[in-house]
Amino acid sequence: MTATPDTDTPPARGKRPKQGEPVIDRALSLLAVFSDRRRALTLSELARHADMPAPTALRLIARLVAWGALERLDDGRYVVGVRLWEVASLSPRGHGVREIALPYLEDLFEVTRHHVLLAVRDNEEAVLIERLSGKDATEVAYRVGGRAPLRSTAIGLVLLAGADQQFQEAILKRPPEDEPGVPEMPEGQLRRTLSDVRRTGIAMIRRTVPSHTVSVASPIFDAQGAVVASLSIVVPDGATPPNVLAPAVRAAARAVSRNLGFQAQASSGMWTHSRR
Amino acid sequence: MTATPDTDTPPARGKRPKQGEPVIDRALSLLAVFSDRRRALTLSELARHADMPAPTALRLIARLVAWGALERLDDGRYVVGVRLWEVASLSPRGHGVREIALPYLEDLFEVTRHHVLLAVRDNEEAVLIERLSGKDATEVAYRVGGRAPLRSTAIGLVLLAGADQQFQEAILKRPPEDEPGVPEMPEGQLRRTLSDVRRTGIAMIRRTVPSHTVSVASPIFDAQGAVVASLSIVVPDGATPPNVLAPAVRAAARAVSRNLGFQAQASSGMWTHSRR
DNA sequence: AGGCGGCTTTCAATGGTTGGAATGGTATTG
DNA sequence: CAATACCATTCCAACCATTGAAAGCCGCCT
Repeated sequence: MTATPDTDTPPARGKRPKQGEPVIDRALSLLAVFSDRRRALTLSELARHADMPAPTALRLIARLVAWGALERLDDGRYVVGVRLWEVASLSPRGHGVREIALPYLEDLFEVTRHHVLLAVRDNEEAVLIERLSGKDATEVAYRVGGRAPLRSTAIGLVLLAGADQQFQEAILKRPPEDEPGVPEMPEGQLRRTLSDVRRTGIAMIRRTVPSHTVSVASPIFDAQGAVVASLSIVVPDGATPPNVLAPAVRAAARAVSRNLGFQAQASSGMWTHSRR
Repeated sequence: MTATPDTDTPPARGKRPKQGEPVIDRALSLLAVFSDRRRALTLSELARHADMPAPTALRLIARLVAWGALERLDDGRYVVGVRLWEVASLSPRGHGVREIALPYLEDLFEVTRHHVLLAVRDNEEAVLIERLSGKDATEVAYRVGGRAPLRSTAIGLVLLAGADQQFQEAILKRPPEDEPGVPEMPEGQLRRTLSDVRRTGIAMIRRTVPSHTVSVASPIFDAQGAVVASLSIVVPDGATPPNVLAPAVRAAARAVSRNLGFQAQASSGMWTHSRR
């Protein structure tokens, strides 16, 4: 061991493969490793998925744990910590809307006894902020904190319809990716649908996977009239006719909007556009 | 040691006042600036509260924004981002318990129509994980994501009673800080109370501030029999007698425990202790 | 006009950061 | 029981991301 490494290879001593990334980015990439499927991870798993040497990962993780962003379990694995959750609960578009909307979601839930969903848009997807579900409601694909596509869900269509023009165009241009259980929509039809959503304040979609359901969604506006969130219910297909549900959903969404300082305009056809 | 022994004249071009803190700690201290009262902050506010020069803060914040931990508003201020909220929603002790408990909380809420609370312990405080409240329920002091004391709330007493011995002793030793609206409890009485909580599975507290209320709380156990959370309801004093509420709360808490894999023991007097 | 506060960019010095190597530990296999 | 494999942790010297004073901008108030 004390023997010199007899390297003929000249300098060779150090090649820094991928040094040079900002520390914060690395730390954040560690957080990003966690997902629905990966809620508790070992050091080496974290290091592997975040693509960095174990010692580096360990050092970073140690700091995160010290602060409370991560917590260490008895078995040595790491999970996301309560402290991080606490800070995150201050997110206006996360718990913020939720806090205001929750009572109305509850009302709606009590009437329908089926899934009630609340989502905001983040980039090209909808992020589920809240979901109320009875213990025996129909199976639903998305969980709180999870993401859903904009084009093929009612809750997503509402968000898309309320996004700024430029963003909508970018999405519309994209070729429709086929999602199982939802009828594919070409650009033309999608345009018409979005326009309808804006006019009626309602989006509706039928799915067959994972179960036969009907979703009805309606937009939530802030004081500036921008669409900040989307409220939806999901019921088994064939139960209550959608046209009965729509008014209830719209009413609930409006109630939340009013609480956010939104003043209903005379012309319902004019949405101001979200600024994000 | 590598430092040369005091070179007589360090040209002293720069004096680095407080350089030397790990980058991550600084970034996290930026996140920690956000609070219930400070949900949207300017760069200089962040820099000031996190105690670092503006350029440094700006650089760190830029990274956080790029990742989505923070978001920038139109007016230039920063808020906690949805992406962070998303990761945080994977926290087992945050949204984890919540997800499992929510349906039962809803049941309880529907019966009582008053506040239903769910909390876990973080260090020396209870962190509110969930709160269901009617639009017209009585005023309550704590918000989701906020913290409550262990000694002077029903929900906190349950968590304290379920904590490990060593921790309990540390808390018991501490002189009772007086909270307004709650009868002060000396060490002896507190000990007795905690023992009662363990025996009966119920904690109860009356408050007069911010309003006259009665709180009834009960522990939630995990598969190992440790107290991982606490479930509570808060009702106006004088409405329903607490001894009527207690069974409902206990039943709901037990239902959640069972869902976490807890097997009720023959002897109810024996709690295994939390490992954290 | 001038002053002021906040935001942003620049840049050279430097100390925190880095990762290969080595160590100790534990579970799995031959 | 040795051999193997994997994981977690400590060490350390080279090095590059990080740092913050300084200066430039912009908007705002007086």
